[in-house]
Formats: sequence, structure tokens, C-alpha cells
Amino acid sequence: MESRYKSFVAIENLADHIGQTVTLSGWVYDKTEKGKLVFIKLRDGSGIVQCVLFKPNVSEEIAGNAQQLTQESSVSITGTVRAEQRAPSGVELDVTDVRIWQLSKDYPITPKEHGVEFLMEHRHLWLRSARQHAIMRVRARVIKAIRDFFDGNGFRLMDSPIFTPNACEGTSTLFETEYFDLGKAYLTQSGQLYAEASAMALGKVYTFGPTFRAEKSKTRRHLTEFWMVEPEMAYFDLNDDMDLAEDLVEYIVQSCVKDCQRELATLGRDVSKLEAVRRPFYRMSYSEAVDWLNKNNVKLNRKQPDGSEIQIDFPWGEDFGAPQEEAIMQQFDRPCIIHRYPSEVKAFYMKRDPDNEKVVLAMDMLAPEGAGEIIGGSQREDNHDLLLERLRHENLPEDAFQWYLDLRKFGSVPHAGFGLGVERTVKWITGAEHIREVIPFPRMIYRIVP
RNA sequence: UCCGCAGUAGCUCAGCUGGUUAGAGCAUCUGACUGUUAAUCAGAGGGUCCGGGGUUCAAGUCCCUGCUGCGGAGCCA
Repeated sequence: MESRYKSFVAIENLADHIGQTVTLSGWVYDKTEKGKLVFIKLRDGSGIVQCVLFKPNVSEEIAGNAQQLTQESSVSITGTVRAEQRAPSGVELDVTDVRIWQLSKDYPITPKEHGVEFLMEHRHLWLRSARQHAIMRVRARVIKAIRDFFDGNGFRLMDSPIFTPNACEGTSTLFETEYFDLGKAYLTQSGQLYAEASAMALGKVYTFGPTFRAEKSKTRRHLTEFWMVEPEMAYFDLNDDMDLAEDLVEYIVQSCVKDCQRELATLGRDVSKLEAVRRPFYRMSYSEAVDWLNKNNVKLNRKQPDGSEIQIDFPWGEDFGAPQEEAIMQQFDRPCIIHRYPSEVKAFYMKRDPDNEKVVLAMDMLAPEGAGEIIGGSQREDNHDLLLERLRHENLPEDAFQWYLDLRKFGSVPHAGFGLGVERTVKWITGAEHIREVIPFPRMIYRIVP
């Protein structure tokens, strides 16, 4: 059989083929008839184009094929490409032939409104809708930008394992599984510890893959399975780390602005807000942020032992919740990095600030427009004895961390890194309402199907 | 896990202080139309009112319970 590989014309490139006869293969997105005209909206995965068939111009058989078509029928349509001002994409196809591969029956997702539950049950089909299609293309562009950025800046990809014997931070809940005769294994919640070992071997590395959190979170910014990219750099301090994070995020956003104009338009995204995402971003220390909250009268809701709630000034030492982060970000049109958090609320591996023992050299990047935290990172503790002390303080199993402690015995150096949540970044850039829309098949506390 | 809300046609929903044969729009099917793009017009079919129990002369409607889902909080990327 002759390969069709070379002869495919993608709908997104049709404007380059005006006046030519082409064959498009795809699926029927919508069809309407008006007298002797049949309008077929065809999608092929790259875009949508309206194909117009005038019955007197074709045989009865071809006209019959066109009239039979139902939503999501698979079809190859041949015709002449014509510039058309009325069309959203600027082109239409004048149909001369229609070949049916399969007629679809009772496709459940109509062009009308649907509820969330129904759409999630049909996620495997929902992905075909224009909006979901646009989001997935932006997602692919974000991932490409991440890889391009690191590959082009001297980083090496070093994959971390997904099965791990121990917790990274010891706090979050882990998914547990049997591992042959070796007892329990866990699905990784971060590749960072392994990335640190990799950085000592290759200097600048990044690890990129899925991560798993068994937290029973039920919000519009949590998944139980999500993708994270984690760079780790030898001889980087916190400032180097923050500079890198800003460069990366600026590069990702501007890549999408440049290459995803059609997708962002489909999504109704205000692109000017993305264009504004240029360095330098804002920065403030945790202590400055607490001062700002109290100066601006942003109170903390605190539950009393009797169940009632009172509002108090934000106490230094408490971790920020979503309401505090949102209040802080309302003043900014670009991301903001908050750094030097109280050591008590942060993970054991973060390095204490030599200028203030109460805080660690940690940083979070918050995105504007309500998108919230997209990055968490830190300079790591590189002193063996201090790290061991922190491990014991957190009651973590020393044995399991022997290899990690080794990194501080054999040529320990200052180093830093961070994790960027791919889905949160895509949610911000696309303006999606819920994180479940920005990953093809979301895994959430109450959903594992399809 | 905690706090709130919801479940009626394939889909999105309405259904009043309980009252006789269960409502609309869209989708589907039939017909009309040479510019529709949320097409329009005429007609047709389509219901275990989430499950179980209770109150009542009478329950889609009120009460109890279970299930499913949604929104928010905490945790975090």
C-alpha cells in the first residue's frame, strides 16, 4: 500500500495552499445544511476548516456521502482551497470529493454546554473539542520550551527513578506499592534528592517526569499525578537559583506568546498580560511579605478550640495559605518570588540563612492573575553534620538517607535547585479554570477513569 | 479529612406553601431553504424524577439514610 505520509496537508497550513486541490483527512466537527449547500467543519488535529459542498457541482453519490456525515465521523475530503474573509481562519475548501472511513453514531459531546462531571466521564472524547485541543497544544509548547531552555543552557537531562524506597520530604503522603521481596516501595513525590546526586556528577542537570502525591487535596490546583521539571545546579546559591527561575519562566511564557497565538485566541486569553511577563520579576522576603499583609490588614482566620473562627494579625512563622498568596499577588502584573521562609515550615534539606538562623534559603514563585505557586526551590544544606541533625529533628529514617548524606562527605559544594509544576504553569498561561483541564488524563482524589 | 451545595429526557436546566396526564432549549429522526458557523422554520420520537426507607388521602416536591458529583479549606508544584 502506498504511504500517505508525504501527501498529508495539515489544516493549520492551508493558507499556504490557496488555489490548490488538496485532500484533508480528519473528523467531522460539525455539519449544517442549507438547501443545496452542505457545510462541513473538518478537524484534523491541527485545526478546523469549513468545507463547502454545492450539490449541483458533484455527483449524487458524493453529495449523499456529505449529507450522511455525523459529528466525529472520520472522513477524507478533497477540494480546492479558497481564501474566504467570512471564515475565522481565512480559508475554506470547495469540496469535490468525500470519502467516508466510518460514520459515527450518537457522539455524546455536542457543541452545546455540558457539565463538568459529564465531560470528565468522557475525557477521552472531550480532548477533541476546540478548547481542550488548544490547551493541549499550549501544554506541548510549554514542555518543549522547558526542554529547549535547559538543553540550550548547558544542562543535562538526568531522569530520577519513579519507584523510591523513602520519602523525600517526609511530610506528604505517598502512594505505596509492593516491591518483590524488598518490602514497600513508594511512587516518587519529587526527583530532587536524586537530582542532587546527578548535579554532583554532571554539574547542571534537570530531571523531568511525573510525580505522585497521595494528599487528599480537593482544589482546582491539585492533581495526584502531575509533571514537574526540577533543575539542580552545583555551585549555585539562592540568588543564582532565583535568577534561573525567572529566566526559565520568562522563556516559557514568551515562547507561548510567540508560537501559540491561535490557541490563545481560541481560549480567549488576554495575551497582553502574558506579554508583560518580562524580567525582572518582583521579589520580597517572607518577613517583608508578613509586614505587607499586616500593613494592608489582610487577616488570618484562626479556628478556636470551641470551633468558632477569629481573625488575627498574620503571625511571623506561620506558612502562607492561598488567601495570603492571592492578596500579595493582586498588586503584581508579573510573577513574584518570596524567599527566606521560616525554617520550621520548610523541608529538612534546605540550608539555613547564615545571616538569620530562623529562616532557610528557600523561595517560591507565585504567578499573577490568581494562578498562585508555580515554583518551589531552595539552596540545599551542604554541611553533613547540620543535615544529619535536621534529619534526626524531623524523625526521618537515617538508614534510608545514607546515600544522600554521602553527597556531603565526598566533595560537598553549595548547590541549589527548584521544581516547576508543569500543569500549574499551563493553567496560568491558558487561563484554564481548573487544573484537570491542562493534563490529558487527570488523576485526582476521586477520579482515575478514563 | 472538614465545611457548604447538588442529583428530573442523550445534554443543560425549570418544576411555587405536596394536588390530577412530567416541562423547555439543545441533540436525534423526517421535511423546506445557495452562506450557515449557538442557523432558521414545520413536525416526530424520547422519562426507573440517583438508590433504599418513612410521613401523607396524595411525594419529583417533606423527613431519614446510602451512593455519586461539584465548590471551598488545609497540604503542596
